[in-house]
Amino acid sequence: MVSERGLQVLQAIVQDYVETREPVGSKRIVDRHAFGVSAATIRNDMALLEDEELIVAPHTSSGRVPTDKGYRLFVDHLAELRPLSSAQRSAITAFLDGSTDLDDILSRTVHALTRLTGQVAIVQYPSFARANVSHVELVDLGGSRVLVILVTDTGRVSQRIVGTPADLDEGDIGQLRARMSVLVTGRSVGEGAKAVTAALAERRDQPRPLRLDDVLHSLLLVVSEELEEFRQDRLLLAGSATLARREDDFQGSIYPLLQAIEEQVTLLRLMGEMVADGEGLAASIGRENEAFGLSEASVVTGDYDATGSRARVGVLGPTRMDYPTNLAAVRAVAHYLSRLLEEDDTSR
Amino acid sequence: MVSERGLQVLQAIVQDYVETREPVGSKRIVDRHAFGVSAATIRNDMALLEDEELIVAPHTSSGRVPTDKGYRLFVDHLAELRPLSSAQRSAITAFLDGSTDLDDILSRTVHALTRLTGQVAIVQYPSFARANVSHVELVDLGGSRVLVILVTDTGRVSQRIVGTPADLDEGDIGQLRARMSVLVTGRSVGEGAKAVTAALAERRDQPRPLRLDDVLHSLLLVVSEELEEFRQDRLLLAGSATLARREDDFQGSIYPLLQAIEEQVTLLRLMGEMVADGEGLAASIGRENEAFGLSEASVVTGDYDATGSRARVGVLGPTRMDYPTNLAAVRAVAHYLSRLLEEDDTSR
DNA sequence: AATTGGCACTCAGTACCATTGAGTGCCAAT
DNA sequence: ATTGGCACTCAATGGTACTGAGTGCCAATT
Repeated sequence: MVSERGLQVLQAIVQDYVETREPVGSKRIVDRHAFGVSAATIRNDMALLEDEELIVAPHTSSGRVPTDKGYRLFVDHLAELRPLSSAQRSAITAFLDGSTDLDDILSRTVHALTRLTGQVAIVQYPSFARANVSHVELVDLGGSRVLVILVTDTGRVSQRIVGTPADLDEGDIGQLRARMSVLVTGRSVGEGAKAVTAALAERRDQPRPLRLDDVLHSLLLVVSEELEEFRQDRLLLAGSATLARREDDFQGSIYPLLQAIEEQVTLLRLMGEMVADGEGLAASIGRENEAFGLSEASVVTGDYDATGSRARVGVLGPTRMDYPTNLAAVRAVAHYLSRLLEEDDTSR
Repeated sequence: MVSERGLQVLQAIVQDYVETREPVGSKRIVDRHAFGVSAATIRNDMALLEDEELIVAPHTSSGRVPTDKGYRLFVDHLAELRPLSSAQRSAITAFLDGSTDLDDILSRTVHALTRLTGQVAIVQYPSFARANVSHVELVDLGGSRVLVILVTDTGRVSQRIVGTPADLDEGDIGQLRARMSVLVTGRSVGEGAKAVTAALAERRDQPRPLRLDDVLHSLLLVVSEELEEFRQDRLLLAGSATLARREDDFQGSIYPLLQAIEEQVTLLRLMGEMVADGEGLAASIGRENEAFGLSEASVVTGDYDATGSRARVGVLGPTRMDYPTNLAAVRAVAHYLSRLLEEDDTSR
C-alpha cells in the first residue's frame, strides 16, 4: 500500500518531471521539496510507487518518470488547480469581449485558450443534434441555381448552392420554400433528417407528378446531406504549430497528433467519450487514448453551456503536460464562455 | 561557364539528391547515369557548378547538394514535367466528380492534391475582390436577430448573425433588404465596401432620422466587415500532417511551416506574389521565401480559372522536393479544376 | 583542349574503449 | 520506520583509432 507521504512523493515526481523533462531521482526530491526525511526513505517510497506502477525507471540506474497511471492518480487526487493570474483573466475577457456572432466568439475562444496554455486548443461547437431547425430559406440566384440555407435556434447557419433542372420563377421558389419549411422547421436536426427521408420515400410511392416534384426531390437530398453534416458537430482548433516545439515529448513523431488534428472526427469522438467530473472537467491521459492513436497525448476538457446545449473546450498536448495549469485554464475559459453565451441569449 | 554536360550533371545531382537525401558524389553519378565519361571528368564539371553556386558540398569531403539557385535552374530549364499516370488521372476525376457546390469542389480538390503529391496541398478560393455581389438577403430569426447573407456571382456565400436593437416585423425586414440591396447588389466587392462606407458617412450628415436608420446602420457595419473579409481570399489546406514525416528536411523544426499553415495570411501573400509562367505554373524555392519565414520550403502553384476569376492551387513542401512530379500534379489539378468550374458555369 | 588515371588528403561516421556520476537496491544499525 | 553506508548499474561523455566515400590536383593520354 502506498503511504500518505508516498503520494506526496508521486506529486513531487510529477511536478518535477513536467518541469524539467528529466527523470527525477531521490536526491532531487529531497533537495527541492522539503520532506523531512532522507533520500533513502524516499527511495523506499519510490520502490512502492513502482510496485504500484505509478512510476517507472526508464533505465536501471536513473530516476523515475510517472506512468500514465501515475498521471491519472495525480490528476484525480493530487492536483490542485492553479488559479489563473488576474492578468490571464483579463486576457480572456479582452480576447472575447465585443463579439456577438457564434463563429466569432468560438474562434476567439480557441485562440485565447491556446495562448493561455501554450497547447493545441480545441473548441467544440454547441451540439446541434438536439437543437431545432428554426429556418429554412431558399434564395433564387438565377441561372438555375438556388441557395439553400438552414438555421438552428442555437445560432448556427449552414448553406449550400444547388443546381435546379430548370429556371424557376418567384412563385415556384415560394412554393418550394413552403413545402420544405413544413418538413423541417421546428424539429430537431435528427428528426428533420428522418422527416426528409420519409418524404423522399413517400414521393416515390405516390406517382402523381407535381410540377416541382423533381426540384423538391433534389433540394431535399441536399437538405438531408446538410442535416447529416450538422449532426456531426464541428471543432475549431488553434495552436497546432506549438506541437513542433514539443516533438521530444512524442517518441519519434508528432504525426499522429497532426493527423488527428486534420481529421477532426477522431478528436470529436475522443472528446465525446470523456467523462466529466462534477465541475465539468475531464482528462484523458496517454494510453487511455490508445484507441485513437494518441497514446502519447493527453486531452483536458471542460464543459460549457450554450443556449441549453452543452459542448466542450479543451487542450491537446503531450502526456507530460502541466495538468493543474491546463485544467484551470480550461475551466476558466469554459466558465467565461458559458456566461457569455447564456448572457448573450437573454440579450438577444 | 557551365557546359552542356555540366547542366546534365546538375540535373542528375538534383534527381539523386531528391531521391536519396544524400549528398551525391562523382562516382554515384557515373554509376547511375550513363554519362560516357569518367568520374574525374564529372568532378571537373562539379567544380564549375560549385563555382557558379549551383551546388555546394556540406562537408569538405562529401558529395554535393543543390543550392536554391541550383534548384531554380533545374526547375526553369532542366525539369521535364513527369506526366501523371492514368491511374492518377482517374483518381483526380474520381475525387472531384459529382459535386456542384464550390466549397465541396475545392475541398475535394485539396485532398486530391495532397494525396497525389504527398505534400501539403493548398487551394486558393477564386478571387472575390472583382466578383460581383449578386444577392443580399436578410432573414428574420426572431428574438431580435437577423441573419445577413451575401452571395457573389462566383458562388461564394457568406453569412453572419446580427443582433438588432428591437423586434422588427416582416415589413421592416423587407424595407431594410431593399435599401441594402440597392447599396451593394451588382457591384464588385471592393465597390460595395466603398458604397457602404459612403452610405454610413452620408447618414451622419443627413439628420433626418428614419425609423429604421439605426438598424440599417448596424447592418451596414456588418456588411462592411463581411465585404472586407471577402476581399481577403481564403485558403483551403490539407495534408499538414505529412510534414511530420519530413522533419529531417527542415533544419531542426517544422515550426515555421505549421505556423504559416495556421496563419493562412502568410501563405496567401506568398502565393499572391509568385509569378506564373505561360502555363500558369510557378515555383518559389527556399530562400526566395525568406521574407515569409519559409527559407527551407518551396511552393509550387498553378493557376486555374473559375467563372472569369483566377486563383491558384499549389503544394507546400521542403525545398528538397520532387519538382517535376509536383509541377505536373499541380498543373493537372489546375486544368481539371478550370474545366470543372467553367463547365459548371455554363450548365448552371 | 578535353579527358582520364593516379594519388595524397580531408573528414564524417563508426566503433571501441575508459571514465564519470547520478541513481538504485539492499542491509545492518539506529 | 528510518537512515547511513556500500556495491552495483548503466547512460552519458570523451578520447582514440579506423574506415571509406569523396575531393582536388597533376601529369599523361587522346
